[in-house]
Amino acid sequence: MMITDGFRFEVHQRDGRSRLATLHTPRGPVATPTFMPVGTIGTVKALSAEEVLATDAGIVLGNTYHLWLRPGAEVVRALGGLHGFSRWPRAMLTDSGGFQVFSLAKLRTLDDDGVSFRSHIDGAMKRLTPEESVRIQATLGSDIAMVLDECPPGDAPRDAIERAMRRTTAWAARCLKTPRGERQALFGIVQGGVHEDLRLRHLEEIAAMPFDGVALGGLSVGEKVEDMHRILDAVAHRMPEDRPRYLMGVGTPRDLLVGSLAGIDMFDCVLPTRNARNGQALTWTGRVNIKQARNRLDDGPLDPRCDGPCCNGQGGRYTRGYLRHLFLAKEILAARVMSLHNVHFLGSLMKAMRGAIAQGRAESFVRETLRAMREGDEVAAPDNG
RNA sequence: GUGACGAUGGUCCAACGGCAGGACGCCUGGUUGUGCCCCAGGAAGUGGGGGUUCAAGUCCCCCUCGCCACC
Repeated sequence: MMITDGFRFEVHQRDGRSRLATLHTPRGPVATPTFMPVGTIGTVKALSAEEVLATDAGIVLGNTYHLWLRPGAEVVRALGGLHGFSRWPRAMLTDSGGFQVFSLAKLRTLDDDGVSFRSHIDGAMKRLTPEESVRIQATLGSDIAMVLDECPPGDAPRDAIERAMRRTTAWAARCLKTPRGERQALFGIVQGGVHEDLRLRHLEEIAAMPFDGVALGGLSVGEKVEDMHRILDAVAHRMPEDRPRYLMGVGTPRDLLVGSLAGIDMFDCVLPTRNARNGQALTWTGRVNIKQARNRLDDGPLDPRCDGPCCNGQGGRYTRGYLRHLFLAKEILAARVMSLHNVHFLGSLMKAMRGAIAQGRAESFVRETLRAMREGDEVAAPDNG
């Protein structure tokens, strides 16, 4: 079920709390659980749209805040909307700017009506409200818009989190009342920090509203990973069954698996692209720091188990020794190959997770994969399915 | 040959006669709704020999090497 025309969420199979589903969008189906690469300003950094397509990504994320400031939503619309602008033919989700309200804390003043802040680009004063965020996202032309929310930091006191919840609920209602694009879905966002009671209370409020999907926000914002897993274990399976569940800003291979096991359908994170640019590759046997001296003469691929174009391409693999050389020499190709690998890897990881759910062995797949990655195996086991 | 100047981690440079620092490079980590091509930590040094001094990278002498100028 989904509310907006052109969208449909179809759960095919369940295994414990995890779900194998299809998110049908006006721009094609997306198999879930899925990972959405982040393309903040209209590009998944370092990669062409063709390359991202080849990683099997069904949906990518763009950012309202950044595109609004530069080049401006009207420019994007004039150049074909976000899809034509960036030459991305598949589904696209836009973040609302809520996270930037949090990450730009030093430059902002927040009130019940909205947020005022200085542009990080030219210092100009700007104002963002729930209505304005929806209008901008409508102009950008994304397939899925997010409500403007208040996202407190991981160490915020309980009363600050409760205030953020009240504000996020009020803003959610205002977003729903604001006209958006034709066939543009809108997702609500649940706050509540690492407090289970607050999470459940806010989930109830947001789930009661006619959103096409529900997201968990305010996680992966500095809290302990165990706290995030605890909240996932307590909250994810209580999110609406018939709508997509989106865990914002996550994450590591381990968090994607743990989240999928807890019942999450969608993830996004800068980690594969950012870490790639900083020399870290994600592999089936754990993280690889390509900068390490041990890779100097290594003629093996980043990941022997990977079937991607970097490890097993037509022209042969990129060796670790070559990638280390490119990285240390600050060659652009290092960032490109590492990014392509990491995005492809997370795509493969989610594909394998979907396969495991289909076979009813999600939990053992996660346990074995985490062990091979040496990422720990304290999987949040479902207590009642 | 004569004279001037110089010699400090791998490299390029700092340091009043008073705890030898920095940049780059190197090594090791980190990065979770992108203000991140970034951040943190670490290893590594006074050309050689004598002298003055409580104390010398620093002042004096000799050697070696470099560099410049002039025969």
